[in-house]
Amino acid sequence: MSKLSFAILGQLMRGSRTGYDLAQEFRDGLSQFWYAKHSQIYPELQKLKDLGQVEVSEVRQSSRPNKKVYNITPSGECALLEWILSPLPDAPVRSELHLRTHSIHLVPKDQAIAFYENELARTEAEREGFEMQLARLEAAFSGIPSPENEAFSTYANLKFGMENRRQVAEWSRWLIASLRA
Amino acid sequence: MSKLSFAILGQLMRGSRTGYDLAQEFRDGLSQFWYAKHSQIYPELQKLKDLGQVEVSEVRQSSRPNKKVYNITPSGECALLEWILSPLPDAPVRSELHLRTHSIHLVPKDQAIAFYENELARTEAEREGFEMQLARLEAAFSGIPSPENEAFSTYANLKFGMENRRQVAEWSRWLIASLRA
DNA sequence: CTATTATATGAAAAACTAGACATATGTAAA
DNA sequence: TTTACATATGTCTAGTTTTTCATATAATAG
Repeated sequence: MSKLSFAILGQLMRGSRTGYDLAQEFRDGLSQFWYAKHSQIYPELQKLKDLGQVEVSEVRQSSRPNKKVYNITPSGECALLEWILSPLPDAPVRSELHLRTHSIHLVPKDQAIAFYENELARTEAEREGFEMQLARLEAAFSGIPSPENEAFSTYANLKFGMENRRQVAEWSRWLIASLRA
Repeated sequence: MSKLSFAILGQLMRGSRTGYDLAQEFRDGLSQFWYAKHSQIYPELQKLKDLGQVEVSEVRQSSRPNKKVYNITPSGECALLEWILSPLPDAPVRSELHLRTHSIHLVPKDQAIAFYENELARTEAEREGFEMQLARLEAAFSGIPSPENEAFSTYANLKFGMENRRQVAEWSRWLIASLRA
C-alpha cells in the first residue's frame, strides 16, 4: 500500500468521493501536504477496490458524464487506522529553493535580492491564505475544534501551514537583508 | 537537465568530487535539502559527461579501488548559473507527517500523544544538529560569512534548517498540549 | 455563435527513485 | 582468522510520479 492509498483512504473516511473529487481536493486545499494527478488517482482507486478497501457505486447522470462514487470499507478503515501511528520513516527532503540557495553566492546580488523578494511575496500570499482558512474554521467552531472532530485535524495542519510560511518569510527577509548589507 | 543534475553541478562547483563523494554528501549534510542514492548519481554523472558539463579523470590507487574524479566545465558552470535564478516552479508538497495528522482525530489520544512526543524528540535532535553546525561555521568565520563566500550559502541553509525545526517543534508541542486538554 | 471552462474517466509513455544485486580491495576489530 | 566496515563503481528491477493523449457532455463567457 502506497502513501497515496492512505491519502485517498483518509479523504474517503471523511465521506464519499469520486476520483474527480479527489483530484480537485489534491489540487486545492490538500496540496498543503499531499498531491496527486487524476492519472494517478484513478488507477489507485482500482487497486484499492481490488484489495477490498473501497467500494464503488456507479451513479448515472443525465446532465453530466456518469460518475463512480467511492466509499471506504471496514477493511480500508482498519488499514488506515493502523497506518496513522505506525513508525514514521524519515523521508528524504528535497527543496529546490534551498538547492538554489546552496549556490546563491555565485550570482549577482541585486538579481538574487529580486529573486527572494519574489519568493517572499509568494510565501506571504500563502500565509494569508492559511490565515483566512483558519479564521473561517475558528468562526465555524467558535474557537478551536475538539480533538475528536475531523475539523481538529484540519485545523492542526492549517495552523502548521501558517506558522511554516511565517518562518519561511522571516528567513527570506533575513536573507534579503544580508544580501543588501 | 534534471534537478539532480544541478544538485551535482552545485557540489562540483565547490570542488572536484567522485560519485562516491557525492553519495556521501547527499546522505549526510546535504540531505537537508537534497538527496540521492549512488545508483542515481553514477548514471547522472555519465549524462553530464555526455553533455559536456563535467569532465572526468581516472585516478589509479594502490590501496583502494581506482576512482573517477569529476570536475565542472565552463559549459556546466554556465548552465548552473542560469538555473539558480530562473523562475522557481511551485513544487507539490508531500509530507507524510501531515498526511497522518489529517486523520489524527480517528486514533486514541494517548497513542497520538506518544507518537508526536517521539516526533518532537527527533525534531529537537535535528535542530541541535543544525545549531552545532551553525556555531562551528560562525566560529570558523568569526561571525556570518560574507555573501560572496560559498560558506554564506551553507550558512543560510543551516539557519533555515534550525529555524524550521524550531517551528516544527513548537507546533508539535502545541499539538500534544491540545490532545492532552 | 464560438471558445473556454468544468465535469468525468481512463490509457500510455516517459521520467524519476528506491532497493537489491554485483564486484573488488584494504583496514580494523573481535 | 574471520567478520565487518569503508572505499569505489556500476547494473537492474520494481515502483512511483508526471506528462501527454483521448473522449464526451454541459454550462458559461465573450
